[in-house]
Amino acid sequence: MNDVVLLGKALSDPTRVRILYALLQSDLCVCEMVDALEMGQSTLSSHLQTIRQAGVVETSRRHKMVSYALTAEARPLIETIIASNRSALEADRRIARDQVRVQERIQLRKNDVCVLGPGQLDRSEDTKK
Amino acid sequence: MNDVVLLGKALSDPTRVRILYALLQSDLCVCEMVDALEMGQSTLSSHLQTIRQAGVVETSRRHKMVSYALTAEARPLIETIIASNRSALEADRRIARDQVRVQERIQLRKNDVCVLGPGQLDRSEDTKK
DNA sequence: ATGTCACATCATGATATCACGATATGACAG
DNA sequence: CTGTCATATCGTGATATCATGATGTGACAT
Repeated sequence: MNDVVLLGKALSDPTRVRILYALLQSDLCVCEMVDALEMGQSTLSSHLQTIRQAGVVETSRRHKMVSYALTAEARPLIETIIASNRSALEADRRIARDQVRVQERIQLRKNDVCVLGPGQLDRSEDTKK
Repeated sequence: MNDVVLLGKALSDPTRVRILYALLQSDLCVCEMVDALEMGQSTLSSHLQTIRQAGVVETSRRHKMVSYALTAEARPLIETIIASNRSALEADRRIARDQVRVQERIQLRKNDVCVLGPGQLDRSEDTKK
């Protein structure tokens, strides 16, 4: 029961769906997500705790960075749920933008490892244009 | 995006999970759910609107009663999510009790149709004993 | 057309969740 | 053992969600 409710909470906020969609592309450390998803570090961190409590993601430390990844148990279910709404998600401008920025940020890795810390990508001031 | 968030909201509350689990057993009208799940009619109704907005359930009228059913599109996904947590759900005492009471309430139908209105089952005062 | 009854919606107060800035933690470097 | 830096947690005010009782609505019977 509670597991289902926690999974629901993990999915019930647009910011968290963005995070999960990004993690479907690649494992990411917090600083990479801060840059790619353009949200405050504390905001991001608290959402990460929420989806971690749901057992959807797990963490691993590498030097100073903490990397987040979908858990092996949750990944298939998340993929199924996302897949059943793929078209709606791909049509979302915010999601599309996230995808691009995640790729940009991953390009800055050395040997597939994030070494740079936050603040590496342009934080374009307004998305209105 | 928003579809996923709405699905998440549908799953993110224990009361709604109980409702969905009950509807997995059988289509049910509101008065049957009021009796079986032992919750206030207005409380139930507002949760039903929440999961309806998510496209998870749909309604049909029969005489005075409104019957709720999982939609054909959402049912497989809900079954998958529930199935991946079946053991935890079956272990939940509230869910187990709901299952029994749903069956009891369904027994009161005539020709597989609810004809009785709410208040047909004992609303046992405390579950503490 | 009027009353009845199942269901929906509204109003309200209590609680939870959100974003954000400030502060704490903890692993590593020097 | 001290400073630094990535991340976590805390504090706060704004907003959303919850349960509940009161009221509204709409389909049917008479």
